[in-house]
Amino acid sequence: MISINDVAKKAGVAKSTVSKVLNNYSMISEDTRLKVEKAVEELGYIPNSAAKSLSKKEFNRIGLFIDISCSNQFVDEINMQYLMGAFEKAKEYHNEVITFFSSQFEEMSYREISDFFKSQSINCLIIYNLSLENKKIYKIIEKQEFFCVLVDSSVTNKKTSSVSIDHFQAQYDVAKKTFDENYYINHVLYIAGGPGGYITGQRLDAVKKLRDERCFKLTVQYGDFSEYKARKITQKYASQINAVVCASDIMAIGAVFALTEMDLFRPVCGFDGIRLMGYTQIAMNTVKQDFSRKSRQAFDELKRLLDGETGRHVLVPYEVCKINYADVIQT
Amino acid sequence: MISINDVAKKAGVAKSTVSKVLNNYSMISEDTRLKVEKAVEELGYIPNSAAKSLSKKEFNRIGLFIDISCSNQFVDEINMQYLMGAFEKAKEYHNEVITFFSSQFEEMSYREISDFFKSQSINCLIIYNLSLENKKIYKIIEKQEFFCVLVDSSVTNKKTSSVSIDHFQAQYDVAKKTFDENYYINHVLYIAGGPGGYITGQRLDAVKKLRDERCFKLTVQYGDFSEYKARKITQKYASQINAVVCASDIMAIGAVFALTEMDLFRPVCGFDGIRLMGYTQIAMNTVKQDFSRKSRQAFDELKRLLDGETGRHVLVPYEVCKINYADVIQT
DNA sequence: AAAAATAAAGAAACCGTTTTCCAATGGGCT
DNA sequence: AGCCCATTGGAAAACGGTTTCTTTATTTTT
Repeated sequence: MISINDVAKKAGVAKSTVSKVLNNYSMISEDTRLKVEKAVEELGYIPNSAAKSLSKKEFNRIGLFIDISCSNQFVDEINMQYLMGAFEKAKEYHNEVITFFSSQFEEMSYREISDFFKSQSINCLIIYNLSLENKKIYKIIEKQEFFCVLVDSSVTNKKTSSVSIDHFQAQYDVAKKTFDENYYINHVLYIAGGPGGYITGQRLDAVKKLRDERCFKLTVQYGDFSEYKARKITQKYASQINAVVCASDIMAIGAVFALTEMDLFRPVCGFDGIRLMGYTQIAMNTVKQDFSRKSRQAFDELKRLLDGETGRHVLVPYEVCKINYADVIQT
Repeated sequence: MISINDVAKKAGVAKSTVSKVLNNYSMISEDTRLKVEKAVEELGYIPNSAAKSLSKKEFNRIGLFIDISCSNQFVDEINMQYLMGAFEKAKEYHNEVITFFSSQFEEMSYREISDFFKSQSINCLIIYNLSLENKKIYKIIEKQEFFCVLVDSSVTNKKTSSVSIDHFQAQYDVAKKTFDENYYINHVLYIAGGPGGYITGQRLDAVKKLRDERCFKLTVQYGDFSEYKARKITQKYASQINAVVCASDIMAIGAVFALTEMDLFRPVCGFDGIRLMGYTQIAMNTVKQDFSRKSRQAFDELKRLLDGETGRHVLVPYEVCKINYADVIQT
C-alpha cells in the first residue's frame, strides 16, 4: 500500500507538505503543488481513510436502521427506494453508511444496541418504518446519544428531526377524491394500520373530518398493515359498507381481492403508491410518495443537526393519483 | 470520547495491557483482567474503530455492487433479499460493507471506479446482477485488484469466485415439469433474457436439450427481462405455440397477462420465485431461488479468497415449485 | 543596510489502537 | 543460595494521516 510517505519521498518534500497540497492549503507554491500532484499521479496514491478518520477527529458515520418488524411482504419496494436515496446522498456527502435491520437487534438490550452503534463509530441514525413497539429504539432517540432522523414520524428533540408527508392532508385528499368519483356513500370502512402512533392518528383524523363533513357512517378497523387481515376485515363488513379506505396499498389490495371474490364492487383507495397496485387490474386512488426523496431529505436534515441546529419536523410533497397496469408495465 | 488511555489510567495498568485483555491474549492474570474489565465497564469504553483499522493493517471492507442497469421493476424484492443476506453475514463476520448501485458509476471510467473503491479502503467486492454490458466492472474483475465474488455468474480467476444455482438443471427441471403437466406440446416459445452471457446460455441449452428429447418446435426470443417485451413477444407468437417458457418471473407474468387478454390458455413457467407470481391468480411453475442464501454464500466464498485460496464456482440449491396467491398472502 | 514582516516548507507531535520487545517477578531446580 | 526459565506487565514503535509549531528564505519597510 502506498502511503503519504512514499509520495513525499518521490516528490522530494515533507509529508506535511503533501497533506497540505491534498487538502488545498493556501500557502503552497505552484511549483511544489505540481511536484506533489505529479508524484500522487504516478504512484496512484489513495489516502487511507482509517488514518484520515483518526487524525481528523470527525467520523460522522451514519447508521441506516430499517424496522422490518411491522412490515409485511412487498414493502421491499419501499425499503429499496429508501436505501437508494440514502446511498446516493451518502456518496454526495462522502459519508459512510452502515445498514441495519431491526431483526438483528431482537435479542439485544437498549444498552447493547447503543454500544454496538458506538463501537462502529456511528454517531448518526436514520430510522425507517419505526414500529411503536420498538421501545429500545425510542429510548435511543430519547437519550440523545446520536443524531437521529426519523422517516414518517413527527418526533423531534434537540438531536432528532423527522421527515414525513402531511399524512392528514394526504389521507383527506385521497379519500375525498375517491368519494367524489362515486355516487352515494353512506357507510365507509376505514382499515387503519396499527392502533396508536403518529401516522395512524393523523390519517384517522382526516377520515373523521370527512365523516363530519359528509355525514356517512364510519367503521374503523385495525388491519396491521397486512393484506391478509385487510381481506378478512373486508369480507366481514363488505355487505354493510359502500366504500373502503385503506391506510396502505397492501391492505387496499387485500380489500379489492376480497370484494372481487364476493362479486361486489366498492370503491377502494390505498396509500403509498407502490407498483403492485397496477396488478389489481382496478385503477385505485392512492397517495403516491417519493420514498427516495424522503430518504434524501432525511440526509439533509441530518446535516442540519450536525451543524448544530435543533431538530425539526419537515414535510415533503406527495401526489394523489391512480396507478394502473399500463403505467407500471411501461419501463 | 473515552480512549484506551483513560481505561489504562483507571485500571492502573499500561494501555498495552488493556489492549491485551480486550483481545483475549493468554498471558494475562485473572487479577488484572478483572481490573481492566471493571474499568472498561465503569467508563463505558468503546474502542475506536478507525484506530483499530489503522493499527491492524487489515480492513477487509466489502463493497456490495448492485447492477441495476438491466433490472426492471419488481427486482427490488430480489435485491432486498440479497442485501439482507449480506448485512447479516457482515454482522456475523464483523465486516464493514458499503453498498453501491451501478447508476452511481455511469459517468466514471474504469480507473475512476477502481480508485473510488480504493479510496474507501474497499478491497473486496460482491457483485449482483452484473450485466454483460458493464465492461468497466468486468475489467475490474479481470485486473484482480480486488477480491470479487459474483452472484449468478461462472467467472472465476485467482481472486474471483462465483456463486449461482445450476441454471441448466433448474431450467430443465421447471420446463420439464410444466410440459409433463400438460397434454401435448409441439411448439414452445422460449423467452430468454438478454443474448449472450452465462445464465442465458445455460438456460437455453436446457431448453434445447428438452427439444431434442421431446421433438417439439422451439422458437427463441430475447425478452430483455422486461415484462413489456415478454408481453409483446407472447402476443406475436401466441396463436402458433402451445407453451411458453420464460427466463424470469417478470417475463412469465407478462406472458400470462398477454395470453389472458387474448383469452388463450397456454402453460407458462417462470424463473426466480418472486412473490409477485402469486398475483397472477394462475399458479405457474417457477424455480424458487433463495437469494438471501446466495448472498450469504457469497460472503463465505469471500472469506475463502481472503484466506488465500483460489477462486471457484459454487452451486447453491434451488427448488421447482408453484407460487400461488394463498402462499403469498399468508404472512 | 539592517530590521521586520511575510511566505513557504519542514519537523515533530498527535489521533487511538496493536504488537513487538524488554524488564521484573517469582518458582523450581541443582 | 544461586541460576534459569516461565509468566506477566509495561515501554515504545508502528500504522498513515493532520495540524501546530519552527525554521528558512525572501520581500518589504525604515
